[in-house]
Amino acid sequence: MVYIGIMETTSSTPMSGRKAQAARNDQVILQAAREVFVADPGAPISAVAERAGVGISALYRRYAGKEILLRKLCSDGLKLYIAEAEAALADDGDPWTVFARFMRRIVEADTHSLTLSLAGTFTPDEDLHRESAHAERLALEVFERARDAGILRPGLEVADLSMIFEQLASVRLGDEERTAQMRHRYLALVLDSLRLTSAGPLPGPPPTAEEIGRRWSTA
Amino acid sequence: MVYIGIMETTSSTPMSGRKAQAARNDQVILQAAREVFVADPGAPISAVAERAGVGISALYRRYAGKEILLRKLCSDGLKLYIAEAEAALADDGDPWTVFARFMRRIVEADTHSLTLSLAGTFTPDEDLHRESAHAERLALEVFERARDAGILRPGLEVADLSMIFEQLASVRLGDEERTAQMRHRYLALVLDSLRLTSAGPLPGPPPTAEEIGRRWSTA
DNA sequence: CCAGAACGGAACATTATGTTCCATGGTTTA
DNA sequence: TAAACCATGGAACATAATGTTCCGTTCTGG
Repeated sequence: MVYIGIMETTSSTPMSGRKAQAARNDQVILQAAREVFVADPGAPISAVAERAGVGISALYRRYAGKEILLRKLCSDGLKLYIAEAEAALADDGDPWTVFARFMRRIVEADTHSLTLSLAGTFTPDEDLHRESAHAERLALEVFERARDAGILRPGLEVADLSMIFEQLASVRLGDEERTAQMRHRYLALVLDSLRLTSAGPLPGPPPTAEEIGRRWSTA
Repeated sequence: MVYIGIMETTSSTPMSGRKAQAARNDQVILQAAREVFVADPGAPISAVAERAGVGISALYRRYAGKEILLRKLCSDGLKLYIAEAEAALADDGDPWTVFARFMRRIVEADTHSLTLSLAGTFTPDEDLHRESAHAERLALEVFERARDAGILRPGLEVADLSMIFEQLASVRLGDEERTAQMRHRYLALVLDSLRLTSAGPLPGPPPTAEEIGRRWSTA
């Protein structure tokens, strides 16, 4: 293919200029990477470039290697998770509404698709560990607030939420929109169950934070 | 490693004889294959041989190639599913008990780990299609019997069961036993929700058989 | 004791994929 | 306008992974 500068006509940011294009590529590449790796965690890096409509070198100029890119994606996911948790904590409306919305937002953000499928495929960063710990802390707060409000089924633990998010992330049917639809369907199902304050406790010991975290050690 | 005949001392089947050992290997290999591919659908065939404690040629003597082996595993899974469905249909005890047990058995049999993770990685057989259709038919009967008994939440469809099985199959934590424990935990959660006969309908159109089946077309 | 079945595992062929490299051609500044 | 600069595209390369074949070895049955 011949090298052709992309002539943008739409623009909130200045349309041309090499820097503008580069900045746009920053976004395009990350978006493509997310889509590609969510669909197939083992996808080759060239697939990301194709999806983004750029050459491979555009990728390597930004990220020194595949692992760096994966770390970046995970980090972004955690940041998103943290933001949603903080939003939930800042909201002092009806406890159940706040809790349910938090769950819905996380499912929509699809943070756990990467988290789950990428676990063990690369060595976590120091920053990643910090962010992960932070996310855990906030999630615990969100959970405890709901529990203390007495709106949750007895026996539930924070770690259960992680497992539920991962299960919902495993739902993948057709295009992105259809997938989102299906996930909402099963989230609704689970939420009704989480709400059963008079139900008996769940069988088996809940997952521990250690069990959940261990999967990140490079196999 | 030097070739050393395995001297079995325990035996329900005659302990020695090349044929006896071969028959035993038939089982060992299938078992190993199931374990390996459930843990990692993309695992190399050599990993199966190692796990089984046999050489590669023992594998190739039985299955002409990887795909044949995968087909065999899927077929076995479907047979298991069919057997459980038939057992449920033959049981005319309390409808909810029968239904819940069916769900539990399928989760325990872990049929959907393979089904899910292998979808699209090989071209389905003619026999596979037949068995799959049969399984679907029986599952529908099991489902309808439960629904007609009025014990299911309104709006549910058979296809929802498949999706739920797949979600539960995505739960994987530590060793096999711990994983089974966790799956029971979340199955219990979901079952409570499926039982909510007075709950509102679930959001979004349910998955169609076509949507679920399409994932088998070799990508 | 021999023919043949079953096996172990090295060797091979092929593919997949991460990474490097360089010519190309916009962009910008002097 | 001209030259330096820099992001880019994509071919080329190195390598690792893995499905499959092949051959010498070992054991059983007759």
